[in-house]
Amino acid sequence: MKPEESTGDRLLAGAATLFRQKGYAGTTTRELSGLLGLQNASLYHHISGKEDILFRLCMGALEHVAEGIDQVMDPRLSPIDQLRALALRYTQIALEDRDRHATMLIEIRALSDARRTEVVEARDKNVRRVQDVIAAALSEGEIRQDIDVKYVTLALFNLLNWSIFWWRPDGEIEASELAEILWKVFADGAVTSRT
Amino acid sequence: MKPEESTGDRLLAGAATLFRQKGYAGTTTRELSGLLGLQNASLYHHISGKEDILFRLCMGALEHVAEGIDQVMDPRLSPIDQLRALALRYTQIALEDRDRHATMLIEIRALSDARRTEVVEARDKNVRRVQDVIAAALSEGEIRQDIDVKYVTLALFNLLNWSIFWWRPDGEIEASELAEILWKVFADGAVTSRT
DNA sequence: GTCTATACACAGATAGAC
DNA sequence: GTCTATCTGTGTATAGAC
Repeated sequence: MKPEESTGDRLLAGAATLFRQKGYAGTTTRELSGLLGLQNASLYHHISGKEDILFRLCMGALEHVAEGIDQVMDPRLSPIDQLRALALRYTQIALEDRDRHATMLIEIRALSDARRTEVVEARDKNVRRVQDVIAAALSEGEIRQDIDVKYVTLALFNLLNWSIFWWRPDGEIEASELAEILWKVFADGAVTSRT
Repeated sequence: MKPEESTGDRLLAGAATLFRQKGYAGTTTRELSGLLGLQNASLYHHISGKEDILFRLCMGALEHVAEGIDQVMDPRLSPIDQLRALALRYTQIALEDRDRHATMLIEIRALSDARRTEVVEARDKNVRRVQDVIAAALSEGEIRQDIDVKYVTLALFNLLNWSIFWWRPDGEIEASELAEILWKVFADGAVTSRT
């Protein structure tokens, strides 16, 4: 049922795979064109330059996350239940889109100032939406108050983001299972006795 | 009191900074020699090639961690207290040595097969020592038993490793403070009501 | 241990035909 | 939309003098 993928889409998907595996600077446009079965020059019909690919990948990954957040934000839920739904969905999106997502997280530094600023803003927008939900849950007494909201948020993203670098789609654990595990640790911790 | 740093040491420290900021492939040997006030060719008196720098940085970072683990492992402590000491020390070492540590975590992929294998083994050795302590704490009932030890360990490293990419030495929070926060979240979770 | 000079492979990108 | 051919800058690395 999947429609024929355009060359432009295959280009971005191929680039995401290569960029995650070998890094942006470590990937040559010739490797990319080779993967697509094209000549190097043919790439430039679809893109304006190598950096253009990276920029589109980053923005695409972040829009994908933003859509996921939209879908899962249910105002009928309590803040803490919203947060749980958000964390699970974010983990799953990040893992299933790991080529783009890992590239976005790591290779932002390779973008020009103007483009990097744009990507960072889009990323921070997503983070802020999560932080707002955490703040709402905190004001209802559902989140511990001895840690600044900012660091609660960062701890959550720590927990979720790093998984992208070791989780594999053909590994022993499904994305949804891992999402549940990470949420459990974030919510309740791993130690039984309170320390 | 710090002894005069040899050119070889300055080379490695400078490379770590550049590699973290711009990536391994994105850093040129000319930038490095420029930073040191040397000609490009002069580097090759100290190293056999660019990849040699990366390899030494990775191994150095991991040895540094291993020494930290040695220092903090006190057999008189209970497993859960050992784990706490371990987590705090690991966080602090990783943050204070973030140039080398971030490079090691991200740029392993750029090493040749043989060297990458060696680095991965050294890294896994450190991880295994932590996992062994978690397993010991678990068998004393101090760690929750509904998550496989393997994933408890990975969750801990998720939490600690990702901090390297946003924490800054001149920021608003000290490494030791952040270490405490992350341990709190790992140990007790961030949610007050049990979910 | 650092220098000058240079080799040479390969990168990203463009021109213009088909 | 893809091709062949090619430009030009820059990368890592070496040779050999000082």
